[in-house]
Amino acid sequence: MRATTKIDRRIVKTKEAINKAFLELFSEKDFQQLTINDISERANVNRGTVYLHYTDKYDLLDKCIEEYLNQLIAFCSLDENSPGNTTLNSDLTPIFIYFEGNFTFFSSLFAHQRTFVFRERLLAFITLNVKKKLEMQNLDSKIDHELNAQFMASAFVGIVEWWIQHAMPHPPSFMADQLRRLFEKNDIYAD
Amino acid sequence: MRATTKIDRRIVKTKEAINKAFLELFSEKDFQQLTINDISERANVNRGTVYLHYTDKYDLLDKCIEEYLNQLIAFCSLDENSPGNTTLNSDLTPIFIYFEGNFTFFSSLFAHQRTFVFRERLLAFITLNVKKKLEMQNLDSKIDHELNAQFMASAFVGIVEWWIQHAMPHPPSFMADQLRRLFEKNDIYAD
DNA sequence: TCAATTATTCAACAAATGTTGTATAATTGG
DNA sequence: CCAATTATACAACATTTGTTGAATAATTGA
Repeated sequence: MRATTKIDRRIVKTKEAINKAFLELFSEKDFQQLTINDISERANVNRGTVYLHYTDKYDLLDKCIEEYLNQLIAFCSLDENSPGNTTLNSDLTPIFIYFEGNFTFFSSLFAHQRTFVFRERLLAFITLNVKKKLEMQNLDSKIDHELNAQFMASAFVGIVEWWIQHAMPHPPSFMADQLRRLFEKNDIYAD
Repeated sequence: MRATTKIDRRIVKTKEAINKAFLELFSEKDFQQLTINDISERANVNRGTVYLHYTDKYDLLDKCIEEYLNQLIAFCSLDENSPGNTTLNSDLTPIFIYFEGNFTFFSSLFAHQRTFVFRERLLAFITLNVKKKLEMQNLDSKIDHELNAQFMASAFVGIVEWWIQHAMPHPPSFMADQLRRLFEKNDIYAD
């Protein structure tokens, strides 16, 4: 039982070309004045072909972000053998290592103010994991579970954003350690 | 000594007209397919005039957000007599009341994924206030001051965003109380 | 291998964008 | 009030955008 029917090689080739061209241009010039024409020329495809796969350049960027974050989640998850499982590893260092390894893209991203998709996606992932921890501990608190999870996850994502926007002033290990301390203050322990 | 030289009445009139037209259209139809032409027509100004004041519709939206948040900060700050001071009132209820009062705009905002400016502006304001509190208490912590402030402020803004995005499921007083509890857990007390 | 499918190209299109130069009108400062 | 300034209107422009239809090429499945 194949999960997906074989994808036409032409599509794969074209998408890869467009993606590559876009990522190049994205780090080269301002996103604002980056036209579909630029991208199609660099990718050596017809301009119309780009519109065939993406609605506009924003859609293109969003799909790139999606892909990067899927990579991140795969990179930082336990249980490599059960791919559906997205449980965050208790050591948070890999998260920061991943962003460090893709610095060029992510720092460009923040320069271009197109961070909504990035936040939403990362936030959803972290929120899920924080909720799991909260439910496991199930402490009797006067603070709403949902709110608490949202609070901690937002804080987490905020720290990551701050770190990227400030050109990663601390090493990943330091960041992971600080985050662990902050989580422990809120009764969320690594294991 | 006047702080600003008198602003040409034509500019004020035009900007007000554009702003009003934009805000109307913003809640009526999708931002994506909202053209400068639509706006200029509704505002009864020449299309070129819009470009005279704003670079594009994104800039126009950003400036609206700025204005709303300036209002918020004025609304929620102590020391009305010293206008430069932007110290957050210890009771956080007004913040949620303000957003509740401008529900239409802010919920449209999140529907259009143009939240970068909103976050940045609100985050800066909250971070400033959290830092003040941290410095005042000056507790001996193994957690970096800057990181700690960023952590708490992001969490704060995240809660506000969550509340708006989820159509404000709790009353402002409840939200303010929950936030106070969460801050107290992190040794940040109202007064 | 071959027929069916479909991705891509190309050209042409209307619409929107952003800019520029000139004319006109309103406002301001003296 | 008047002269200087400047905001706006208007028209024209090149560019970008997003779409469409027909022709062509590549891929697939049998």
